[in-house]
Amino acid sequence: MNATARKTAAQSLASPPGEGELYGITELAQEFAISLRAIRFYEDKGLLAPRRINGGRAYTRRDRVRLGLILRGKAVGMSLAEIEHILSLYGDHGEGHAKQLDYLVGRIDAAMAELDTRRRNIEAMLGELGEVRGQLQRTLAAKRRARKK
Amino acid sequence: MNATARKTAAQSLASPPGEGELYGITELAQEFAISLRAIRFYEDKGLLAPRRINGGRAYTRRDRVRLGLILRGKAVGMSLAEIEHILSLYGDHGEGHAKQLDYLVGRIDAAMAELDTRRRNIEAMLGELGEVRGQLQRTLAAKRRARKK
DNA sequence: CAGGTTGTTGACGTTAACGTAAGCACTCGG
DNA sequence: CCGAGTGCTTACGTTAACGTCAACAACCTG
Repeated sequence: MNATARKTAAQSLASPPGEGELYGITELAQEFAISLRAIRFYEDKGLLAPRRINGGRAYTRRDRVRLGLILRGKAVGMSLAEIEHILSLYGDHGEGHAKQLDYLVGRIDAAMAELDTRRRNIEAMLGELGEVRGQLQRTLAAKRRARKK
Repeated sequence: MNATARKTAAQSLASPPGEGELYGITELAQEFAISLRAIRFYEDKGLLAPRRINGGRAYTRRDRVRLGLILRGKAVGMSLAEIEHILSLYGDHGEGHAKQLDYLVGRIDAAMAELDTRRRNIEAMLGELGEVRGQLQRTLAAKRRARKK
């Protein structure tokens, strides 16, 4: 599959039946500055499930968003397994029963609690680094004063 | 080295000459709920440098603090290499020249900026999860209304 | 002094998250 | 029709961060 194939596929339908733009793998790789291998790897792990067109992978906007979430999750320090859990919360669970929706809300709360813990840790580190910084600046100021300007 | 050895070592000196309490490796392992192997591993990587007493490792309060920082760094999603950088900022750089202190402040600023980015990412995820949660709760409320209570 | 606890040093195994390379298929421009 | 470009699969290599296991030493206790 190549760029032209995708282009014609998208252009041949003035009003596509439900899935707007499609993206190729290299396209996404460049946009997010990661390797093709990484994207395929995420697919292997079940984090992405692009459709196949002519043997090649075709990603929808939704896939693109998911990839963004994956990378943000990584940036936040989550494992792919954790990210998978988070992603599962983004599905089309419009058909679930009340029980299941409650369960989902619970999962989301748990995920949010974990993220909050992480944030607190970061804030603690920021605080401590700020203290070290302040201390350094004080000794620096003292040194400069000692030099009589 | 064992618990008693440490105990006697600490008790034999009413006013120890500069290094208060000492901790054994299992002690720290239990306190932080990690394995002995992990602690030794951090030492291998240069993140910890306990003194040796009778062949066994003896950790000071300072070592204990460093271990805490290591674990918090991990919880925040940092690699051991990154953590090592952060830890190097906590040293006794009271004897550095102004140039070096300036450099250190720069390093700290960089580290803080990175942490801040991470925090922002977390907040973004929290926001999105909150939205999903809200959406779910709305459909849940609708379902309950549909049941006429 | 036998046994248990606590510690030590290797050495090898494992999991996660990819990187790298080989070899083959399709498709397009010339 | 052919080479360049793009993509696919399969398989092996790599790095980080430990876990696990073996074999041994020091020490306290009964």
